[in-house]
Amino acid sequence: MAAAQAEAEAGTPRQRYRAQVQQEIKKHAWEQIAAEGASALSLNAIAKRMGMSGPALYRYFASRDDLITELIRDAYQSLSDAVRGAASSGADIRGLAAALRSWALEDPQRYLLVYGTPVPGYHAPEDTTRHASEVMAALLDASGAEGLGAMPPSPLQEHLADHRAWAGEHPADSAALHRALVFWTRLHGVLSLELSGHFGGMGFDPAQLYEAEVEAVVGR
Amino acid sequence: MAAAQAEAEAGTPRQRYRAQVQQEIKKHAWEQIAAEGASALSLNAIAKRMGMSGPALYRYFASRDDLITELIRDAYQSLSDAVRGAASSGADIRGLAAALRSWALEDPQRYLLVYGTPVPGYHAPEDTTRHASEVMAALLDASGAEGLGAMPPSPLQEHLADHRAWAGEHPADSAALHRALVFWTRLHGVLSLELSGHFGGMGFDPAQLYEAEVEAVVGR
DNA sequence: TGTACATCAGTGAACGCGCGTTCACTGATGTAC
DNA sequence: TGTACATCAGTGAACGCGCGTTCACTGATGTAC
Repeated sequence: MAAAQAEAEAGTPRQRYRAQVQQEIKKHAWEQIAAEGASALSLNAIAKRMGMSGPALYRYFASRDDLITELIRDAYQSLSDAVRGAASSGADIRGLAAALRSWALEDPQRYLLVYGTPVPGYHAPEDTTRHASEVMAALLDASGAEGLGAMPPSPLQEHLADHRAWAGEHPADSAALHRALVFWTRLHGVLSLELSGHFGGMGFDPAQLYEAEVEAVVGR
Repeated sequence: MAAAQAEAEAGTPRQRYRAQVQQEIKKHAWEQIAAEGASALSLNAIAKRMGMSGPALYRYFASRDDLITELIRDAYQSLSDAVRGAASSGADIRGLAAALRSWALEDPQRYLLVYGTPVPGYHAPEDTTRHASEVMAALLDASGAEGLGAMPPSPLQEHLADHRAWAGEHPADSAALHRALVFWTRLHGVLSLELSGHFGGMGFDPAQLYEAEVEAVVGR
C-alpha cells in the first residue's frame, strides 16, 4: 500500500491520476470480494459503483483476469509484509502465528483468494509461484531464527533435501523446511475451516483450537 | 450409491424411472463439478448434456440450490461411509488417514465442495451441520478405538469439555475430541492445499508431507 | 502567449453468451370403472 | 377388454438479468512550436 501510494504521488499529473483511479478500482474490487467472494468479482459492477461505464475500466486493466492477478499479487505482498513486519518487531513464533491469523481475519475473502479453492474461470499467469514462495521465504526466515521444536529426522526430510527448489537459495536445512511446512499447513487447516464457516455449527471457539495448534508446533 | 440404487429398483415403474433420471442428473452434475468446479454447475448445461431441455430438470429438483444441497448431502454420506468402511475392516488410524486421502483424490472437487470455500451464491439449508457432524462421529468412533498419541491436558480441552454440542451424545472425553479435531484439521491443511494446487510449483511430493503429518498425529 | 496537434479518459451502443426460472401446452403413461 | 379420465414428463417460448469485451466516437488535457 505504501508503495502504491508513492507510485500515485510520482510522475506527471496524468500518471498520478491514472494510478489513483487504478487504486480506486482495486479498492472497490476488494470491497466486492469481501462482500460476495472473489468469484462474484465483476468489472461492470465495479464500474457501476464508481459511477463509470463498464468499458472505462479497460483503460486500467486489460481484462478481468488481469485485475484478479494484480489483486492476488497484492495479497501475497501484504501477507509477506505482515509476516516480515511481525518478525522484525521481535515477535516469536507465537507472534507470527498471531499475525497470520489477524491478517486472515481482517479480510477472510482475501485469505481465501490466495489460499482457498481457486477462483473458477481464472487462469493464473506463470509467475504466481514466485509470490507464493516469497511468503514461504518470510516464514523460513522467521521460523529459522526463533525456536520451533526440533523435528526428528524423518523420511520426509530426506525427501525435502532433494526437493527444495521452492525454497530458492534460502539456506534453511531440511528440518527447517519441514518446520515451515508444518507451521503453514497446520495453521491453514484451522484457519481455512474457520473462514469457510465449517466450524459454524460446532459451538467451540476456533481461536482456542488455533492457539492449541500453535503451542503444538512450538513445543516439541 | 447402494441406497440410491435400491431406491431406483423399488416402487412403481414411474417411481423407478423418476429415481433413475434423478440419479442421471446427479451423475452429470458430478461430472460437471469435476471438470469445472462446483460454482460452474448449471442446470441448463446438465440438461443439454442429457439431451433434454433446461426446464425439464425442474421436475426433479426445485432449484439449483436444491440440487447442490443434495450433492453435498451425498458427499458427506459417501465420506462417512468411506471412513466407517475403513474402520470396520480393521484399519488403524493410518488406514483412516489413507482412506480420507483416497476419497479426496478420487474426486478433488467433491472434497472441495464439502470442505472448501463455500459455493458462491449457494445458501445451505439449516440441517447441513447434521451431516457434517456425522463425519465427525465416524472419526470419533474410529480415533477413539485405535491409538492416537495421548494428548496432554490443555486449555483447549477444558474449553471443549464445555462446548461439545457438536459431538452429540458421543461418549468421547475431551482428549478424544481434541484428537479428532487435530486429526481433521491437520490432514485438511495438507489435503486442501494439495487439491487447490498450492503445492503446484513447489516440487516436493504432497503425499510424503501427508504421511509425515499422519505419523505426527499417531505418535505422540 | 497563442495556436495546432496528439494523447488519452470515458461514453454509449452493440455483440454474443449463458444463466435460473415461469408458463402454457403436448403427448405419453397409468388408473378406475 | 375397452373406454374416460387423471397424472405427469418433457417442450419451446419467453422474461429479465448480468456478464466480458469490442468499437467508433466525444471531449478534455497535455505538448510542441
